[in-house]
Formats: sequence, structure tokens, C-alpha cells
Amino acid sequence: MNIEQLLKNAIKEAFKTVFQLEISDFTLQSPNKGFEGTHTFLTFPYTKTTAQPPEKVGEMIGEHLKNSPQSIIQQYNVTKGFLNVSLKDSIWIEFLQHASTEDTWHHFAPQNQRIMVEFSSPNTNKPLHLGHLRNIFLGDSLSKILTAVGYEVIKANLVNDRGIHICKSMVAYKNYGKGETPQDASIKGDKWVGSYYVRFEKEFKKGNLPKDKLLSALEKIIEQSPKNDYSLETLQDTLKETLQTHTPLWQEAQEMLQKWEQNDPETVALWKQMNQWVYEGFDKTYQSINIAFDKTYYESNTYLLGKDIVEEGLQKKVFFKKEDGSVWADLTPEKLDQKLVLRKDGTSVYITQDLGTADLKYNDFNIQKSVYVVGDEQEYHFKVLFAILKQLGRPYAEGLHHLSYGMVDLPSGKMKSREGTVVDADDLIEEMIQIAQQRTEESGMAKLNEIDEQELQKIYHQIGVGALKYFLLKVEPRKRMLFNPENSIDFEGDASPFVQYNYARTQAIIRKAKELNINYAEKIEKKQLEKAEQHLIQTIYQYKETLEKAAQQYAPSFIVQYVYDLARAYSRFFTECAIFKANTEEDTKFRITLTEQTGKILKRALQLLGIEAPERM
RNA sequence: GGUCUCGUAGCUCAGCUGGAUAGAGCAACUGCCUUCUAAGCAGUAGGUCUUUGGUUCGAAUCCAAACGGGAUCACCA
Repeated sequence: MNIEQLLKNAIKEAFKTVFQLEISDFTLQSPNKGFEGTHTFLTFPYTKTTAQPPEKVGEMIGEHLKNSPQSIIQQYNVTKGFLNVSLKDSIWIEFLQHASTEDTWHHFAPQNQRIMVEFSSPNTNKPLHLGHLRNIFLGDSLSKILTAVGYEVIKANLVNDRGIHICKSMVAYKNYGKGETPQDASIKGDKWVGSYYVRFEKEFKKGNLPKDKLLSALEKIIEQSPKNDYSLETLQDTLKETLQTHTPLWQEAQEMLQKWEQNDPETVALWKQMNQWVYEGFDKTYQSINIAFDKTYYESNTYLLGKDIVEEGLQKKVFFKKEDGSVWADLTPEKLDQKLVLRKDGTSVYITQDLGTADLKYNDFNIQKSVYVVGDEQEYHFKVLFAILKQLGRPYAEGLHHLSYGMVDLPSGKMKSREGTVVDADDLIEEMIQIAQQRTEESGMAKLNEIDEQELQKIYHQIGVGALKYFLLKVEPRKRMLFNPENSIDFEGDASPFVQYNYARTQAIIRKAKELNINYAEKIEKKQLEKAEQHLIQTIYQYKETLEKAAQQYAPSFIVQYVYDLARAYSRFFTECAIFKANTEEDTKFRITLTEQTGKILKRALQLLGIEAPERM
């Protein structure tokens, strides 16, 4: 049942009858605040074809709509080129009746397509922070949205478990760790390993080059500067990098990496041990925010992939070899540059590995689509990656998408691990739960007095984590967003506790209805709707199209906006319309039915965001 | 420097496939709990939609330029 389509058809029919005009498809809008109606039709585009001023067109169409035999229009009004129509209440009541008997009204047919959503993808040298949370919540929510519209979704995590970063932690642990374990120190494994990464950075800073070597290093840098960019910042960065490579500690890390690549048993054992600690820590974090993956890839298994694709690309003449033997992709037709895919010594680069991994994913799961949830600093990389895969004629190439998102900033600017300004994920989650508890104790304990302690803890957790997820999903992904640790994340207004609160209200009503043995699941006898009722039903109705839009555009933020709208519509209904003390029994039953449906959709929409809905709060 | 991206109320954000009087929340102010959950509801106040030009009957929205933030342009990942 598609109400918009009904109205559109009626309008098209009206044009045919009134003006003998076949009009092409158009979109309906919502009336602005202060204008009566449920839908708005714009008549501006038809002034020429009808040879009438916009007002006149509106009047004539409106009049026809209203007076046609099977009219679905209650009333209409015209201002300028805006024809605002109000659908008959019976349309909305019929919809609610349908929704309450057909639980599947918002379901989608299976797409018969598999889609992989890759997200989280942490490095194993430090704990998860606020930025990761934005990534994780986006990926998780998107997975749920895509599942809801009928895709078979595979949630994948590609862990960066190898490379120089983890070797740094290993070196530091070897030198200063004294064989201690995180268990000994009662520290979460990822925090433990992270502390050695920090230790490495600290120690190696002490071992700078003597000053006489600075000058020659500097000259070398200027010679090699690829972009002739002599800004102070660039020089400093490059200088630091050059100096790093001369410190003993750095060289130790390099050796460690080489040993690892040569499969040195002792090194591999240490590497496994440290990663294991990290995974144990990550698992705790994932658990606390209710995140799970269907598949975990490890770069230690994938970093050598892709070389055969380079070979294939050469044969297909997608790639070409330079004189020095390095292999390149020419993406100038795509307005991208040339891109190295294999070094002259035959070793691979980052993108080589990603080419291989793309094939691996396809072969493992036969996916038609693949979404990468990765920060916006890698936009160029993914443009290049996708362009190459397209040139190679991969069957999945059209279904590739980079869900790019901006960084989470602090009032002081960027989060920087070196300066210790990173907001730790576990700390933040813990803080959110505590605030939830504090809020509950301040305002709502009376409602919760018969609930046991364990259940209470669960509720605090749902509220705290929910508020965090909502906060991070609310903002459009491509925008940078601000987190101010001074003011805690909202628990009021446009925030998840408000939505959860309204869900809890719906459940309180349902409980009471059952207590009073009200049989509300009968045919609805209601004829006329209050404004708040009408608006609430209309908002429920919009769930399906919102979900579809969110899936099409990979945009969980649409669901956030929607769920807030729905909660607000319910809140208004709740205060304006008495349920158990309504004027008639029909009203009571109707309002309970409406409450039940609202509750279902609130819960469902929250679920799409990975947010749980407490039965009471 | 080239490319991409963002700039909307004091603050955080919606709105951007062109349409009416640009919306929420927070913060401020005013009402409303003997009545189903006040984490609420109703209201007041708050705006040169960064600027300038263009397209159009009509621009926060599209185009161009400027200014300001950010990213990227590695044989790093």
C-alpha cells in the first residue's frame, strides 16, 4: 500500500480530466510549518502547459481531487503555486489497521545479493579510540540497514596485525617488558600493548642524532624533497623521519620486521603473543558495544596478495612496466594520476595488497557489492583502487563503495595519540554508562523500584551506549564532527535516551492495557483523527521509505533523524491524547493500537542503529 | 600549487534531486507534574544560510570566483 502513489495517480488523473494533459512523474513535498495539509503539490511547472496561473491550476486540481467520486482528499488549500492537500483520515486509519494486522508491512523482498561491509579495521598497536567508534557504529548500522532491505550482509573486519607499528611495540616489550603479562598487571590486553608502543616512541626520541649529522641529513632531505615543498612543517617532518631511521631503537624495529617476514620463530611467537593480548582487549570493547563480525581478515595473511593481479594487468595491458622494472597503472583517463602497483624490486605496495584482498573477498563470499568504511584521508586511495578494478573488468567493480567519514575533533583540534589527546573508547563507554546511572537515579527511580540490580545495570548500559551511538551516527559521515569532553554527550532532546524513553512509555501503556484486559486488537472503529494522531500515523508510515533511502545512500543518519521524529510525534501524542481516560472506548483501543505500532517501529529503527530499547526507564 | 571536501542561530547539527515565513537540540527566558513515565509538553527570544557575481518566475540548495577550515597529491599503511 503506497499512499503517495495513490495521491500521485489521483493528481495525474485530475490533470487528464481537467486539462487533457498527461503529466510526467513528479515529487510531492511536505507542507511547511504553518500550512495545513499532509502533502504539497507544486503547480509552478504547469503554468505554461495549462496556460493558467499557478493559483488557478492549484484551485482547479484541488477542486477536482476533492469532488471526484472516490476522493482520498479531505480538504485542500492553495497559496501561490502550492497546493496543500489533506488526505482523508480514513486513509491513515486504514494504513494503521493494515500495519497492525500485517507485521511485515515494512519488510522488503530479498535482493538475492550479497554485500560485504568492511569496518573497524584497527591496527594492533594501540587501543580503540573515539574515531574508531565512529567507524564501527557506521559500519554496524549500515550492515543492519542493508540487511533490513533484503541484502545478505557480511560484516568484515580487516585487522592490520603486521608491520612496523606492531614491531615497535614488540621491541619495547622485549627491552622493557621484563616478561610481564597484562594479567600480571591487571591491564586490558590492548592497553597493555599500547603502552609499549608509547614507550617505544618515548625511548627512541631520546636517541637523536648528534648535531654534526643534522646538516648532511637536512641537505639530503632538500635534495629528495619530491614536491619542492620547503615549508617549515614539511622539513621538520621529513627531518624527523630521517633522524628516526638512524636511531638504534628504530633499527631494532626494522630488524624485527625483517625477522618477522623471514618467519623467525622467536619473533613470530612474540608477535602472536602480543596480538593475542590485543585481540582479547578488543573483544571486550566490541562486546561492551555489542558488535560482532562475520569474518575477520588479517593483513598478515593478505599482505602478499595481489602480485598475480599485477601480472594479469600487464597481460591485459591495463598496467605497464617502466624501464626500471616497476609496474604502473595509468589512470589519467579517469583524471587520476599514474599509480605504482609494484616496486622495481618486485615487492608490493599498499594498493597491491588491496587489489588482492578485493578478489579474496569476492572469491570467499561471491559478493556483488562491497562497502569500505574508512576515513576520508583515504579517499584518493579508494578512487584509484576502484578505478583499477574497473579497468581489470572485475564483475564486482560496479558495486564498490567507499563510505568515507570525517575525523572526530576535539575543541583543541585533532586528536593526536602522540600528545595524549586521544579519547579512549573504553573510558568513554564507561563514562556514558555512569552518566546514565546518575541520570536515572536523579529522575526515574520510582518507576524502576521493582527492578533488580542486574536489570538496572543492563538498562544503564543500554542508555549510555545508546546515547554514544546516536551521537556518532547523527552527523552526516562526510562531515568532521566535534566532541567536547567538557560537556557530556546529550541525554536530552535530540538524543537516544529521549527516543528510548518514548519507547519505554509505549511499553508502559501496553503493560497497563494488558493489566486492564483491554482487547484492543479489534477492528478499528475510529473515524476522525486528532492532529497528533494523524501526524503520528503519518510518521510511522514514513518508516519504510526512510529505510529505503538510508539503504540507497548508505546513510544511517537518515534513520537517526527519523527515529527522533517518530519519538517526538509520539511524545506529543502522549501528552495531547489521553489513552485510558479517552472520551470513548473506541478512542482508548485505537490509541493503544497506535501506541503498540509506534513502539514496534521505534524499537525496529533503534535496532538499525545498533541501539537497544529498554522496556522501562 | 593541482584535486576533493566543509562553511547555516551563542554552541552542536538538520535541511542541499531549486520552491512558501530556513528547522531541531543544547544554553537563556515563561508557563505546565493530586491525571497513562516531566529523560517530557507548550511558548518567547535568537539568522546578511562566509562573501561576491551568474542561471531561474524562484537559490541555503545549481554554476563561477574569492575568503576561511580540513584532507590528499609517497616506491607509507
